[in-house]
Amino acid sequence: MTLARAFYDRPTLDVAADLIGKVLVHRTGEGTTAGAIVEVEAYIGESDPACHAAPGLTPRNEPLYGLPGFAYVYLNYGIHHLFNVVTEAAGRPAAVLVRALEPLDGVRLMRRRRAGDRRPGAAIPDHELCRGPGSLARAMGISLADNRADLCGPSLYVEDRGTTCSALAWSSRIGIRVGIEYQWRCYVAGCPAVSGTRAHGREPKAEGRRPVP
DNA sequence: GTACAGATAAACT
DNA sequence: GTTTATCTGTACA
Repeated sequence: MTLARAFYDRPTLDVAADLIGKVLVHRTGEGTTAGAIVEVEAYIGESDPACHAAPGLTPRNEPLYGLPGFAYVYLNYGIHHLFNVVTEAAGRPAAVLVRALEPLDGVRLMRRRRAGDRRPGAAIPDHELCRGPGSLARAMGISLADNRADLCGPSLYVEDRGTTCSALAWSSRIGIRVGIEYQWRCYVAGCPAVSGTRAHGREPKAEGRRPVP
């Protein structure tokens, strides 16, 4: 069942925690891909220096100020698309960055989209297809065209398949230079599809319970 | 284990 | 015109 707008119209940390275990689905002309969300980060308000809303309203970050339940997609480092879910009421800029999925449907299509990322012949394990926000967007076929997409619409949405997650962990967010004092990254502990652990050794030390802002 | 290229939009001077 | 940015794969020691 697709999550309703009310799901996103709540405190961002609540939405982040509740998104873990939900299933992100993208229907395109190429086919449908879907995966269970295993890692997210919260970006909350103009007072959060790592949030794109920190400089105030701009044409780029305008979706953050809009209605909850819409997509905020942007190009990072000129190369990677990053997919965010807008949360909280209009006028309150906040979002959840989806960082990693455990692939469920359309694994062949994901692998085809990722082909060329690596040397030809090197097979990508399932749990690496959507590990990391840039890889996730590529495997799911998410691009700037999906910016401002309504997640309560028919093609890009999050659904609840009734799966529950144990072992939720919180840590500092990855890849940012400011705002590292907030432990607003939420992930499934021990899940191989979660980014940050293996390749680059930048797993944040702090691992704890849900933070109280 | 660390270093670095890659390639672009948007904010800033 | 310049700088930066929610990153990833590859190349090295």
